[in-house]
Amino acid sequence: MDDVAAASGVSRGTVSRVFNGGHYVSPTALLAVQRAVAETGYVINSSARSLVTRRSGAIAFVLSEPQERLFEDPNFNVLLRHCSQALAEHDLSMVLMIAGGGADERQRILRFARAGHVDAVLLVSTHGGDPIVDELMHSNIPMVACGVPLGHEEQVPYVAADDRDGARQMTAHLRSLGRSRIATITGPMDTSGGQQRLAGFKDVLGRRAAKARIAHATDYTYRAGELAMQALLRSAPDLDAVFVASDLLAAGALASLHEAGRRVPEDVAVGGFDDSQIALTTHPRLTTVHQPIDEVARAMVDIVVELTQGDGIGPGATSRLVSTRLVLRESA
Amino acid sequence: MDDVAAASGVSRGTVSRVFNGGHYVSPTALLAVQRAVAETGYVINSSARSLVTRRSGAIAFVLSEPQERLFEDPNFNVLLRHCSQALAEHDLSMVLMIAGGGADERQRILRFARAGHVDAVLLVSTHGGDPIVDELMHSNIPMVACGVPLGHEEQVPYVAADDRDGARQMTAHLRSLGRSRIATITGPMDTSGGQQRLAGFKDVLGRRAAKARIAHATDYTYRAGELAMQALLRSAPDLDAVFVASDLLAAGALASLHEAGRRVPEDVAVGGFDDSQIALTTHPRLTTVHQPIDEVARAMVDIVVELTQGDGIGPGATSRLVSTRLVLRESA
DNA sequence: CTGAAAGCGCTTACAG
DNA sequence: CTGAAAGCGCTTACAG
Repeated sequence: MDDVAAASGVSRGTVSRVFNGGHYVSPTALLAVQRAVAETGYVINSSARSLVTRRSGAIAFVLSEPQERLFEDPNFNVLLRHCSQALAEHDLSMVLMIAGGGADERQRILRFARAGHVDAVLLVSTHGGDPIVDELMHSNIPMVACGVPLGHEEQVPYVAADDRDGARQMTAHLRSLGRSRIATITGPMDTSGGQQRLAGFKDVLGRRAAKARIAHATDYTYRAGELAMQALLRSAPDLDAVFVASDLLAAGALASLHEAGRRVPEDVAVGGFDDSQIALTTHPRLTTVHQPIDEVARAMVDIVVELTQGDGIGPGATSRLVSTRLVLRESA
Repeated sequence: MDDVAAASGVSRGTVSRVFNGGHYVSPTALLAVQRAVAETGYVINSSARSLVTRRSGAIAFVLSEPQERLFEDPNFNVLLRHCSQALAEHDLSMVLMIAGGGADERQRILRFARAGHVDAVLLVSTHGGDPIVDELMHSNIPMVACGVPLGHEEQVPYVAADDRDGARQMTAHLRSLGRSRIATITGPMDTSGGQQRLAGFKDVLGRRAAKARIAHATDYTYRAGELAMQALLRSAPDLDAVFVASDLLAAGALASLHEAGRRVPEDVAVGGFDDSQIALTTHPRLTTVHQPIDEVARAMVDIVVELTQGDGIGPGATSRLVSTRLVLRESA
């Protein structure tokens, strides 16, 4: 920076001002500095800057999920990419931290965040009771969750898709097809998605939501979808439709249905949830509920930006629910 | 840090030594400092440290791929996760940067890397001629590529799966099944994977690799697989086996085969490549070639660690090829 | 083994 | 609008 100052004939202070918005800098000085920067190929030292500004310009994307989900579920992928893009638009960088569930991994993340490496965290932890939420809260680092943080709805701002309404739309659709024995495969019940999608299902079916027609997948995996469908085929062999709480689970359910000789949608109509890539690669292709993950990502980043603006003693951000919508294809 | 020094009755220099390996520190001092750290809840300021050490402790994972691939191909996912884990084991953090192809996105990445935000980059850019490789090289930032960096094989160290041998194994397997009219769907030919997998195919089939039985997918997407299979069905309707250069492409090919009324594997044996999650969710499940992505990730991180050790004027790291192996399932 | 001190490269009131 | 100067919180020869 001294070189740039020398080359442009101004002080380091002025050079710094140019880099920080160019306020209180004369056009002449501005030009001289810009030229000098180009000539010298100067690049600012981020550590030195962070040391005084007390901001890193980085946001952590913390994925706290069991390994199965991480590797199988394409939703994380899509969310990750959209968040990365949204952050880039704010000139923020993303550091990715994955906690498979071990206490040591969580500790690493906490240490990292507390060391000031990041200004805030985008938290993706779908299962309730994850200790990392509390730990992060107590560390006083700004954060926003993706999906309702079960048990912390009031304390941690979040952005979630309207799972319940999406489930209602799908269930109503299945019923409008004339199906009367509609079953459901839920997600894990310790996730807000699992709970809300079942709630939406019940909203529509009311008392008719017979217990025998509800199967709980243990996790969001293809295999769990297969198993849940098999269970359903035993407990409610007369079912003529099934609402499955995720596309990946639905793909597994489709396999079990196929194996059992049931035709889709003729014998059994199948509805998924997510509108992920998977929905386009099943046979038949899945009728599903679209989650606007891009909107979720953008909203999360907006909140994080808001949270880190100012001196951190703000009123706290407000959570947001983004709407879902039905996507009709061949399975129902 | 002053607080810790005061609380433990030593100088800041000694406290610092404790944090940097504990060399030249008496047991008494060590204990006092550790106690003081626990009491005060002190966490080191990473910017201040980076400012003097000139290391950030972060590695960039740069994904330079067109959007389609990014969202569809699960291989990136798996690689990302394994790299994240391998870096964590070295106490390095990962910053994720995605360039969909725009020059502006590339500029952002370069600026970021040059600003010293990261010590090195893990580069994933499968298509040849990507300008980011050159740009990164000229910026003098240590890097290692995943897959052979076409056009830079000698200058950029890389870690790649043995695509060619994997393709050989698969092709030989199809032949051993008694198939005599073996076709192939290649990946894009501007990727080393696309080239090598075709080369392996030809290695085994020799002159019999009739041109009519080769179709090139334009990219690694489900849709491209469908289209390529349709083309093959027209140009070589008598085919009795097909080696597809990726599982995702193979899933698409399976759909076209199904639509055309060909049974798999009875009429047409299908072999994939990757051994990704997809291979387990197709019907029938895919016989494929396993790529040890975990090994690739670990090797990449090892190289990056080696590269950033010392003063950066080392001999440069050596590239590595990790072996692939056949995984037999129902499709062939 | 330890402390005092210089220095890493910036930003930001402060005074002009 | 601008410069001189203090200060951000560490590490690391240096001298002891």
